[in-house]
Amino acid sequence: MLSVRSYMPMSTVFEKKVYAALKRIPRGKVTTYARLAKAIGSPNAARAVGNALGKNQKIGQIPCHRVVRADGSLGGFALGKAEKVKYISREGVIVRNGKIADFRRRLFDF
DNA sequence: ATTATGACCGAAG
DNA sequence: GCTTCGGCCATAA
Repeated sequence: MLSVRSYMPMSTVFEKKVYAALKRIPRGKVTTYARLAKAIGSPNAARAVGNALGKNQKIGQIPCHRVVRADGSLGGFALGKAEKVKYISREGVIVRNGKIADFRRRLFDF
């Protein structure tokens, strides 16, 4: 029998749920850590969602730049907020004074 | 099993 | 608008 003796980055079930939900968000739309948490059945795991996004992350494969804070401010990003703004702007979403413009209208309904 | 750590949130001052 | 605080939660050590 083969056994795994070396460590290799494995994504947890929770992380997979997060990514799966994330893939449903279309360009030009955004969601919040809390809303995403609810969408995957963990209504109070907003913080954990952020952690999940912060870990692994092969930018480009997963649109984690579409996840922002509940008040419309950007929230964190592995490569810095400046980069996050780039990715978001590229999709037509306007960021003004550190916040998503027309926030309500930009929110994706899971 | 216990502890520490965060890309969070809402309420309160 | 701001900051602080308490609460929440999945993970790693």
